[in-house]
Amino acid sequence: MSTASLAFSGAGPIAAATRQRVLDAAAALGYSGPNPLGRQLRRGRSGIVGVVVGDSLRRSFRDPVSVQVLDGLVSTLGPLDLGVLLIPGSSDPSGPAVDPLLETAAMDVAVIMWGGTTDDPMLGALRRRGTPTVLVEGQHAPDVATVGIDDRGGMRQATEHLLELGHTRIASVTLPFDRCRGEGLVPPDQMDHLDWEITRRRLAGVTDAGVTPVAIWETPASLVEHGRTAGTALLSGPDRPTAIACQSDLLASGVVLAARELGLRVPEDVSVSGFDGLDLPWLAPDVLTTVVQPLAEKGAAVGHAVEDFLSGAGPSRRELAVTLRIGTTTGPAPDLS
Amino acid sequence: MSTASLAFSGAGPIAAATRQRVLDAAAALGYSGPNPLGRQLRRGRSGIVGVVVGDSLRRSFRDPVSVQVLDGLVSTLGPLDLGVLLIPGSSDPSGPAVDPLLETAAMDVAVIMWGGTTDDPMLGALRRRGTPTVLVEGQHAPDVATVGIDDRGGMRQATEHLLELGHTRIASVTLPFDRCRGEGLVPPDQMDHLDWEITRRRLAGVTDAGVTPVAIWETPASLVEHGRTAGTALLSGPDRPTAIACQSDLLASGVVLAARELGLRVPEDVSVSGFDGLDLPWLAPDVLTTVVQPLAEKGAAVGHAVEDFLSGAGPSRRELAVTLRIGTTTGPAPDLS
DNA sequence: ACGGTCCCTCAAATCGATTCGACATCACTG
DNA sequence: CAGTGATGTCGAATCGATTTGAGGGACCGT
Repeated sequence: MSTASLAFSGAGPIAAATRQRVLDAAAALGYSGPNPLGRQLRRGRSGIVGVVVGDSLRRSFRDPVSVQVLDGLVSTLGPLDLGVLLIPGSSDPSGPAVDPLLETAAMDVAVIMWGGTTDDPMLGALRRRGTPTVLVEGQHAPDVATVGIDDRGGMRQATEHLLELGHTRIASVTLPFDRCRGEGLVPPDQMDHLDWEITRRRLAGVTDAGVTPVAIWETPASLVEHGRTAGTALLSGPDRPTAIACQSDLLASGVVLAARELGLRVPEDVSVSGFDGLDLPWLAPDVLTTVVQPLAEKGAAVGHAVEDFLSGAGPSRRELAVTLRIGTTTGPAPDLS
Repeated sequence: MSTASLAFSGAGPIAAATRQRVLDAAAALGYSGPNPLGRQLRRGRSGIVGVVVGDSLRRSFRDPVSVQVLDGLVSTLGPLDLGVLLIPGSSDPSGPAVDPLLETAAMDVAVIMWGGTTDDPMLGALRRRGTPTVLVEGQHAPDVATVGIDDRGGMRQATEHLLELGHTRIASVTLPFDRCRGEGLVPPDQMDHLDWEITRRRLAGVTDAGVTPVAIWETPASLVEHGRTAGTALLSGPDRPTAIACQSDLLASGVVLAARELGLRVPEDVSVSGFDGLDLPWLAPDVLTTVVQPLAEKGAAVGHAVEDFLSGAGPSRRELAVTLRIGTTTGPAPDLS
């Protein structure tokens, strides 16, 4: 048995001839290699990384950001002989707070892709199980690894760009504030309930630039349609903003579409900026002004954080840089006089 | 130990009080439930379904069809306590033919989402391992379960719709013919190398309607940009077709965009039909004429096929019905005289 | 012929849970 | 009080691979 084991795993001294003999015998007996279950139990490792994708799959895979990060992650994990187990996030508020897979599935490391809020029950479940966890775009904690980007600095750059163009009436369209995922204008007192780290940071960037938004509109998800709703609402009232800084490209493109539908010219009447740096062919010929984040590298960074855990290192913390890409959707502020 | 096992699994007679006592003791000792690896080995089941998504993730998740089917699948598998392991398809022809995960990962059942060709090396690997396999949109074989739709009948309906509108010069834009994924006009002699089952069936539907396409254009993947390339090529030459039957909605919408760019009116100058029944907001105000397939149910059907295998039943075979949805992208053939 | 390498064989422990049978309790019931 | 269930305890086998250590040939050079 030892020899057979060596023949398959290749670890240890074994002559090529013997190896072949074992392999032949295995084929003759219909043995197709070591049973992964036994191997995993013995090794104490499953070779599986559980990845919590936000929400229902359909919703989160419609977001190119998640998909591209996931792609980068899988590419990094593949060579390490690690597989990705898909774990749906808490989609149904009436159901259990965390997916049963998170409680029972075999995984060496867990990744929460869409940061989540501070008191996320998923984090609690993972802590209880003692599963090392990588948090993407979440709040740092001593026992979890985090991967993020310079959300705050990026948003600050975008806002400063708008300031330089002379805009003073700047509104903001944001990602969800908390797990309730509301939609609509945010009253000032709700700013305290800003649980979602990514939203908080990107909003802080606006403030950093010295801007107090004339309106803040929360959306329940980063989707074009929610951007359109936001844009329609913000742009059809009186005293409309001359610039709208959005927290994602999909939201921004929805706002652009809404503006066009209202007969407003972009950027002559209203400037729009996004965040993420996606290619948005359907906005053609316009090119969105946006903060570009390195999505594939973000996925790779998550992969490296996983690798750190598996090699026994403690939780790591990574932050990637972003760059402002100026497109055609921002321009000088209109003369309001 | 037996009692503890019963306390956690709940299978077998155990008094509520004892159960609680066990749970409390477990909490006190820092034992967080049965180790999934031991459990799986004993049970002989991993509770994992390996899903091969075509190609690189980024490419296949840009296809809403895959995403929606996957979503339906995950929804069905969740209640059965099964998880989905993502397995990248063979993306790099120079690399290994099949992903190592397919050879070594623990899985009770495998699903190949994007049918594949007859001689797919992945099928061979799975057979060797004795892993029950569900093939989506693939060719039926005695030892695999298949889930498909009435591709042939659907395409026939779409084609007959074009015939009724008076079209005689009908071209077709197709999915890949084989694993080489060529792009361009298909010469007649290449029709023999039509390995991809889904492409073959949809093309057969056109023939069933009694139509011989004036041109057949193969695309390397179901993406808008490939549809645009195809549309540009087919519509800019002389003797352009008056109708183009596409094998997917993304391809069709690319063709529509190409037509618009060439200054052709849809459907007055050229009619375009698709396949899948997606919502394509960026074609607005047009609505694509297309063959609607039930994507979520398709995912559920895959889930049931998996369930069949796990309950000991043999490979099953399911085919779902499709319906023709007439939109605004098809109309009467132009008068060519 | 002898010491020394290599490589192979064999037996046994281990990973952690599930499950089975035998047996011990205990509370009821007739 | 004996009989009957329901439930808990204990020991042992099992799932399948990995790994270690002891020992045995085969072959090398001297």
